[in-house]
Amino acid sequence: MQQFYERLATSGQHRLTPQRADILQVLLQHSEEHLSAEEIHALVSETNPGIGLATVYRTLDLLEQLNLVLKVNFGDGKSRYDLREDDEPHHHHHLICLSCGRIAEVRQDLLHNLEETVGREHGFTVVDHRLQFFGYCADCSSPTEN
Amino acid sequence: MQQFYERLATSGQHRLTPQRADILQVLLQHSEEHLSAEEIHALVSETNPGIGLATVYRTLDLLEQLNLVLKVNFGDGKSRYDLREDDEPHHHHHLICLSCGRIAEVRQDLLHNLEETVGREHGFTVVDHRLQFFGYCADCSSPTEN
DNA sequence: GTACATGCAAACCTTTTGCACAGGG
DNA sequence: CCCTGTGCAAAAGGTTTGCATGTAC
Repeated sequence: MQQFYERLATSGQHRLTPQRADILQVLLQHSEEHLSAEEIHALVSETNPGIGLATVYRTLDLLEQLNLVLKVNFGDGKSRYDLREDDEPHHHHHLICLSCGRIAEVRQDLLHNLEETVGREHGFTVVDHRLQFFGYCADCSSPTEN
Repeated sequence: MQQFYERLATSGQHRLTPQRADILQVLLQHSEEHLSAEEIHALVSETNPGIGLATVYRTLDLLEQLNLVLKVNFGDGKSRYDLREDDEPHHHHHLICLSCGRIAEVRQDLLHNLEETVGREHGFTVVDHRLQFFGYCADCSSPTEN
């Protein structure tokens, strides 16, 4: 939990500024929500009303470089950001409901073997993967079309 | 191969205009390349110099609605478009090289069972999925970090 | 005092939209 | 004729950048 703050504070030339701490806090508190930059900005503004959107973007870029955050794209025209657990380096799987737009997360790693297969068959060294399922969640189930 | 043209021509109120035919032709000729809208526009412009970028976007939207094209996002800030084989309705898997940026395609469907598992465990009706592997291709293999 | 951070505004890029015009059914 | 399609230009998002100011070390 504190790993994020520490990692930033001890990451060489970077500083753990109030703005960055606030952004990390928001990410921690909403780790299930796949927030967009603007949403993060709005939430941080509740605590720190003066913060600029550019700062949010710059911080998110930094966190992405430090591998503390994963940038995901669900095709809605904006990027979303997930905190990245240190002990669970990748394997983010998402269930995206085409009806209500809700995004659920699947935590298990379903793709161990697949990574190996793909690596072997294509001479490709897999570092990370991303898997998204599109469909209809329990609340919205049974699609009209298909 | 001709299925695309037919599908457009016979799809109710839509017309197979020269512009649309040109765009389809470019997509067919570059079906392995994951072109962006602008790239498609540039290629079509070689044949049809007057075509507008907006027409390309509108055509791609239409093709997406007709399920002839799949819109993919690799996180580089622009959408890319894949022709979608009729007999292979979804299951597009990509190997994205973090070094040279090349994008290879995996054709097999690796996720049949996974779809079922996820559906059962999360009450989620899977309609489509998208899987991306990030890593280093044969030419660029052995990453520096990690 | 030097290097990193911030806020603001402007710039940028991709994508969408409005509108007048063209053309097929 | 009416409805769909097109080109152009403008608008609309989301994201990045330049610059002057601020602030750690």
